Amino acid sequence: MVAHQAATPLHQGHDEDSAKRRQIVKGARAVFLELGFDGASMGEIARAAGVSKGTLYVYFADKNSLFCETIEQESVAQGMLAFDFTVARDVETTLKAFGAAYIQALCNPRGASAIRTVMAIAERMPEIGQRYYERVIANSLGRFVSYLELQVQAGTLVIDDCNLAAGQFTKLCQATLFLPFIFQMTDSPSPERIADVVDSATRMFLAAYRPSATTPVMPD
Amino acid sequence: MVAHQAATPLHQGHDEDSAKRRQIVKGARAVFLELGFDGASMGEIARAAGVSKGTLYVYFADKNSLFCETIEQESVAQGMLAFDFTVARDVETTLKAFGAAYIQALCNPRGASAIRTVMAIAERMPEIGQRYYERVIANSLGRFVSYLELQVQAGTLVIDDCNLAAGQFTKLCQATLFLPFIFQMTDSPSPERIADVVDSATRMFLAAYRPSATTPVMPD
Amino acid sequence: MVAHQAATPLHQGHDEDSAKRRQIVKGARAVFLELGFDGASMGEIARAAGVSKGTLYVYFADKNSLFCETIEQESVAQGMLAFDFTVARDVETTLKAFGAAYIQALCNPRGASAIRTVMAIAERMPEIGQRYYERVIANSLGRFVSYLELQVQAGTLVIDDCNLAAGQFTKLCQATLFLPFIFQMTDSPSPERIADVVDSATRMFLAAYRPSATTPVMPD
Amino acid sequence: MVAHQAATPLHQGHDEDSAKRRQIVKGARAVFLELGFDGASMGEIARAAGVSKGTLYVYFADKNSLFCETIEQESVAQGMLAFDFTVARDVETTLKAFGAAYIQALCNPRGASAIRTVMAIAERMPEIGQRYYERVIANSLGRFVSYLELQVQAGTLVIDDCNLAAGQFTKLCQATLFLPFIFQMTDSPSPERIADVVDSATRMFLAAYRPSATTPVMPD
DNA sequence: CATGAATGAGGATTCATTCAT
DNA sequence: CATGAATGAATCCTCATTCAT
Repeated sequence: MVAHQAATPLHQGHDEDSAKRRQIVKGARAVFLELGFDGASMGEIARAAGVSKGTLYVYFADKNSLFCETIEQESVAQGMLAFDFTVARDVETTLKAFGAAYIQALCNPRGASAIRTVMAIAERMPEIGQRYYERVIANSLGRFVSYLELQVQAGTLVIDDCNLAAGQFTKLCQATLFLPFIFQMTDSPSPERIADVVDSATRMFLAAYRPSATTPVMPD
Repeated sequence: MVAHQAATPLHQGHDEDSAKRRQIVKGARAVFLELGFDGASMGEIARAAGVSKGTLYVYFADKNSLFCETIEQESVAQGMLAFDFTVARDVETTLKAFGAAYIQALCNPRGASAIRTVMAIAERMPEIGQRYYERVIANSLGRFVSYLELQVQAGTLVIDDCNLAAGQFTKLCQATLFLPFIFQMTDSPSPERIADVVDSATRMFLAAYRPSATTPVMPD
Repeated sequence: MVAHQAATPLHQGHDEDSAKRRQIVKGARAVFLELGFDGASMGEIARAAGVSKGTLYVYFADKNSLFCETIEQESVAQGMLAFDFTVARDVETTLKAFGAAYIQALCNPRGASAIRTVMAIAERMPEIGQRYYERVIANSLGRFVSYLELQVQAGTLVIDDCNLAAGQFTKLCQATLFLPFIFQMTDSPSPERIADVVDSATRMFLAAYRPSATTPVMPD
Repeated sequence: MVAHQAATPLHQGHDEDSAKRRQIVKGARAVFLELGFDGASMGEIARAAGVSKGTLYVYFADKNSLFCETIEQESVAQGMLAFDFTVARDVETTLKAFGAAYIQALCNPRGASAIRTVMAIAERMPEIGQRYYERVIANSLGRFVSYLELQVQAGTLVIDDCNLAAGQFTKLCQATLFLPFIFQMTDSPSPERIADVVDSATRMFLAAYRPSATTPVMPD
């Protein structure tokens, strides 16, 4: 669409990745995550970013575009915060560390804001929901899935459907923690509480997927 | 039109549960769940309900009140609270039935809309989030907790923390189903897919909490 | 216009002076005087009068009519509160008593409300302003004028223009009292303060209009 | 249109005294004084001012603020505060000139509208009434009081309470003029009528407060 | 490019008035 | 006659967007 304005290499400035642009997105992120898409006003964003309202429209076509880009970058930033599965440790320790890191990322104000904001807009703007899922959730989950597959190959775990197993573990870690938090019943859970829940999740997970005398997950 | 609904007491007004009030809530539900709290306008709601804008304010103090009532009625209507644990069956069957019902309520467009909408507004209006959590989530989960406690007393299950166990089971049932759905990656999961995931969840749950030769949840 | 609906003497009820009508006007007075014409709502008036909103329109064509009638009756009521000049006393005492009564009627919340309310609407509804002036102000002033004329005839006072003199005395009595009060700078002035100001006014008035060695009002 | 007003500093914005701001106040004055605070709508004001509704809110926080500023500028503009007491003349001439100027400012349509409008709103919004009294009435009266005090020091007048005396004089000048006018009984009084009333007021005032053989204000 | 003043459509809410019961 | 539910026009105010400088 906007492609190939070709002959003007000079002053392309706002096309991709100028400092101003990053500055705007940074301000927008703060405001969008705090107030949601509808609650955020372009004026507030301009103030937060330290630019004029007009400048917003130099870099972004409209509020929607700015929101999309903001969420994208937030996604990337969150995706970055990925757990390092490569460090060799026993499975139980790895699961516990991953689970705790995962919950800590999920149940803090910033993570919650992003999820809330995207989830809210997903009905009206499905592509945004999809992009966020792919970049953040599928991404971080995917790396966990790979880890599980590696363990299966190594014979450390016995798993039929690693995607399902990965989902089960992360969900187990959320038990009693995520919903009360996201619905504003409590502040972020304490590290101790997280450790307890993750321990229990790990036990259940290993009870189900660790090769033992009898594999109770495949009954009969 | 609405004349002579026979047994209706005269002039019960807009106090609690008139036909008009239900009509308004019905219209509001459609609009709120489609567009979210901010996206929905009172004008749109009035049109959807087939009443004038002014009438909205005869029955509800403001947009907030209408939203709260709508969301609560939606939850009740959805049967999230309605699963019948009292019918005597073996634990495994009950868990599977409950899990399937739970996921079906959660992962259909109506359920997703309600959750999305409330979650979205919870940041700016925590009371709404809290109220929803208490009345809908805690309530439905509470009945499951009671069921588990009964089983523990009966010796059918061995559970240390029934709240945690209840959260674990419902979360397990969501694995691979809820997030892709809520972020608009897929349509509602098929009954077969739900059954598979719930089966796996039930197996893990029972492996952890069913009294057996060795109780694997209490390791070492 | 509405005259001669002739043949229906029965149930004419609201035509002139039923109890309901008085009840409505009473409620309306309270609300109009407290909130002004625009600030008063028909709903509030209905509540204050203890009738339904619909009933208001049985007795009065619209808000304007109700307001007019309310002000009329208030005028009458205030006009009633007329000072009794007939009791024979010396002029000085009479002036002081009248002055004090006048200021007390003017500088209390009810009097101020009426004046404010009528004054405010006089621009948009001049007839109301005129009617109020005639019934309340001219009325009470007129009786004072007559008193002065009597004194002139009796030789007690020497006044060229009794209308002017009457206005001068009542205005003198207001000095430093009325404006701060009507602009909400102070509560009603104390009887002592009123007495002081009225005393001074009386002195100035008599100095100007009492026959003495030289009549200073007619100089040169 | 408004371009190049030459010496205007760039970007002075809407902070204090821009042309747009004056334009808005001008339109607001017309509408407020004609219709009163409640009767005036922001839409009407925008139209009268030749700007958009939104622009109103760029320069003023809300209807209240716009009203306050309008009323204050109106008072100032009207020259109520502007009478020059410093020009040396004899007391009698000064009083007559001041009295006439005062009544002319008070009893013309603009002055009446301002007073009516503020008085009307003073009941519901006392701060507005108070602010108007302080800035306009007390201010203009205060300069008269100072003048009187100067005369007392000079021995030209003998006055115990100069505040009271100032109020008395201005009130005397209003006799038979202000009330009929403000209640829409008559148009603005003619200069001749004003002169007559002010002459009489001046005579009464000087009879009471000019040092003479006998000071008639301190009777018997 | 950057600005911020200006816009006008749209939102929530109120209220005088009507009308079926 | 009395009611009060229903109406819809009108109000104040917000905000995404544009444009002259």
